[in-house]
Amino acid sequence: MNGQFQIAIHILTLLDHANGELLSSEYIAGSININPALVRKEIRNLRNYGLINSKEGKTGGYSLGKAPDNIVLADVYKAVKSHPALGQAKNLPNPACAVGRQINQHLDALAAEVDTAIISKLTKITLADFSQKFK
Amino acid sequence: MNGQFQIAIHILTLLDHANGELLSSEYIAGSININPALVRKEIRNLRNYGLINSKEGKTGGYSLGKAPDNIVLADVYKAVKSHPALGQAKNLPNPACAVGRQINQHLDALAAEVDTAIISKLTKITLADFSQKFK
DNA sequence: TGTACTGTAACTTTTTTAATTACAGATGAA
DNA sequence: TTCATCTGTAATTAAAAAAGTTACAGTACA
Repeated sequence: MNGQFQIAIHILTLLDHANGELLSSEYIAGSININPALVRKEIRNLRNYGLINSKEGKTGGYSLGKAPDNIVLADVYKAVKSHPALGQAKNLPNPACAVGRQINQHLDALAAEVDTAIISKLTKITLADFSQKFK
Repeated sequence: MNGQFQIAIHILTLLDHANGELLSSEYIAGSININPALVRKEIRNLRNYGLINSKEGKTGGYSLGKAPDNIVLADVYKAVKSHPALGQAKNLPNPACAVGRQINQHLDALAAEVDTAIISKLTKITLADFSQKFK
């Protein structure tokens, strides 16, 4: 996986600390040390999951979409996840081989089990729990 | 993460099915449908962890380094793992920001917890368990 | 001494991710 | 009204990572 999860958590933690006050993408980008456009792109996704509210215009900015003790880190994981955590092979195994013919289905099932374990773990941690460490 | 884990499991499953008979990198590559040199490269790593034996020379090839019910998938995961499953941000957060200053340490701790959960899950599954699905 | 393997390095290509730039649209204030 | 300051988004470029390729030395058996 890439650094999307970390970026997302960073954004959400900042928003929690802002206590409802709107933060701009530029401010957020300054804390993370990345490009503001990248922040907005990431936020677009998180907003689609209801985790962030945005306001346009001159006094616009971002705030949390839910109370921080109502957001679990699994929500964030699901929002940013594009591939199974175990990885994904890009080869096309040989169908003439007894193992090659069926392995992808078994590997996929295994990857799903692992993802379930991760989500189970991350369901027990709220954004409030995480964010509290900085207070 | 990438597809190394899948490749590794594929190799080990093939070796288990070979029942001690040596398989060549070319044969293995044929089943996975990748380059033989890539197979050898991956095997070099697995051999360092004692999971595979290799024999050089004309009648050379590969075999399992341990009994399949003595290999757990967590061994394989540890052998191929290069990054935490949650991913890793490459930015350097702003130390002038209360959140940015400490977030990496907390994110790292979180990533470690998740990895522990994965390993715990994969410790319960042996290569024999997995490989059996193909018999 | 030839053949068929492994071991490994160097290199190229492809894919993915991150960063950048640009600008339209929205909103509030002078 | 019109300017300033935001967000929203697309298009592009740059950088990094992964995968694939090629080549050849080293080893062991026949």
